[in-house]
Amino acid sequence: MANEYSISELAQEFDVTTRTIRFYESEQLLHPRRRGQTRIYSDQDRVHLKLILRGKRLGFSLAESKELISLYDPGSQNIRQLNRLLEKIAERRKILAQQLEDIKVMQHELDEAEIRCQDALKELRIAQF
Amino acid sequence: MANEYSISELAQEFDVTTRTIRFYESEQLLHPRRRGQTRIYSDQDRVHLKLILRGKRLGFSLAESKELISLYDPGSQNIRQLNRLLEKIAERRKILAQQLEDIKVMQHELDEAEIRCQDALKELRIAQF
DNA sequence: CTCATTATTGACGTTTACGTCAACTGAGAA
DNA sequence: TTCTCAGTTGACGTAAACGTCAATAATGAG
Repeated sequence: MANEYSISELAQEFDVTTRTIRFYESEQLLHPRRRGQTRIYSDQDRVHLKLILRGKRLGFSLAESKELISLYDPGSQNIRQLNRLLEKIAERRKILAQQLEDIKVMQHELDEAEIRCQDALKELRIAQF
Repeated sequence: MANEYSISELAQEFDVTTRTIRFYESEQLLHPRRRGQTRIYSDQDRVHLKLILRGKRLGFSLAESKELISLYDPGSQNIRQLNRLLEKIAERRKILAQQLEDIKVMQHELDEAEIRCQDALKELRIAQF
């Protein structure tokens, strides 16, 4: 453990540009330490980047992914903040549940779309004679 | 069946602005007919809007939702186009599968985040004495 | 007829999430 | 030392997805 990564290593691994990674830092989603002025990324930074990108795949904004990261690191918070975190977790769950539902519906629709497509193809083949 | 809707009716029902609906039309995602210059939406238009918004909740771009609509209406296509549709359907399935996976992982992470949060709260309560 | 309501078409503004230079700075190879 | 490379900081550009007027038209109520 306790690995270190350069910005381009992370960029390669997750298939994003270094510009993107620096942008996330400017937006306070990442906080790499520095060696001189060069950024050094830890395993935790790497996990955070993973969270951001998973969020992206689900259509979350960077602001939302930032929240997700804060959920991930409760750290030393006060009671008020911890209760706020619990609320946010509940909100996230709702959104995920809706997305899950949306995905299922869409999968069904794809099934039907495929059938209609196959049927249309059959029709065309028959009409050929 | 064969219902008609005004732009504001749809806007209300789906909680979007009329501007948004007109924008979708300008982007060729909706094709309402006109009575004079006023837009009249059919049940099919309504379904298309539903598809767009479901796509949005899953982070799809409007261009992607436009594809989704074309999947929905195979219409009178030629064999080449139908096969292209089948490819698109397969691509969509892959993306949905990835999203499903992402959601599951995230749900797990939320479970753990909640536990950490509860634990931190317990600590604080104990420390009060 | 007049007014309020709902609609329309531009046109420009805005936010998000980066892309794309440009100019500069070490660090190591030849 | 010179060159190359990866990295850095601005600064400006851009595409997507609308928001926000402004000016105008049609339509039903009183």
